[in-house]
Amino acid sequence: MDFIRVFKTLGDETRLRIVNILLQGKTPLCVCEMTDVLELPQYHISRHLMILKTSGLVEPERDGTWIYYHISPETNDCVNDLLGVIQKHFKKRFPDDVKRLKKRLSKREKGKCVIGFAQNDG
Amino acid sequence: MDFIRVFKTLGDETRLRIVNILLQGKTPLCVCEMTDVLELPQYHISRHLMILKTSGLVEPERDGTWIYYHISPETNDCVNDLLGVIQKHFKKRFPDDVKRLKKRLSKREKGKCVIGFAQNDG
DNA sequence: TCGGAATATACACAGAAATGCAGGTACCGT
DNA sequence: ACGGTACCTGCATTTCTGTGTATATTCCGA
Repeated sequence: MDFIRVFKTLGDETRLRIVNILLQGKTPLCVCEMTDVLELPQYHISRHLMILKTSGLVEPERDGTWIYYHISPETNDCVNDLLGVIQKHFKKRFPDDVKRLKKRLSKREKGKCVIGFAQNDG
Repeated sequence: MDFIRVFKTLGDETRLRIVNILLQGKTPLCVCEMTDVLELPQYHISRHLMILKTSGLVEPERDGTWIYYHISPETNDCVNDLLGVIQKHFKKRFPDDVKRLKKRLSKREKGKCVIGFAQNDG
């Protein structure tokens, strides 16, 4: 595990927000959910997810057309502690994200995303 | 305090090593001491110290010709926790730095640096 | 097998950041 | 006032990073 790479990876607002909602939501999220929650273009999310994946921070899991990302389990103590800091402090740092996250998750059926993006209004 | 800036700042090996020896040494360090401990050009250290200072992570304190840098006291909870993680995990990450740090600090007189750089051999 | 939905990526470009060099500033002792 | 020591910084160069557009890939259902 390359720690410098981890810090570098977390030194970007989009990626911090992604990690934050993954930690706060306590459930894997698909790309369209993150796209809606963070209100950013899909390609933008995808790209940053790739960077997070390369750094070993998240892992994808395919479920049909959807791909759910979750925080990599059991990386190592240092990264776990780092993520702990983010989980502890960033909830109130991006409150709107957390709000939209809850709203979006409430639209799941049987714990799965059943809609695409740009449909979380109303 | 700009957290993204803090992560970005820590996403560099030189700066992580600087922060690490400041934390491990538990004492402010002057530039020539850091230069010797990290075995890098002096201008390289100075430049990264400037970046650390801009991010609010360290503060300088002049003592004659020498300038001692220390971790900024009481920044905020989040940064403190982050630094805690570094202090806890990076000691064994850069063991040679810690070794050279102890050696260099042992050459102080009355708690102050009394030599320049590139003289820590022997 | 064909269309559509979800996700990923190649390319081009602009801005940021790291580096080496050289020279500059600040302070001290004499 | 002057020389030496510790430290800082402007400049040019290179490399890295983020972004937008457009397109490609993968999967599903009919």
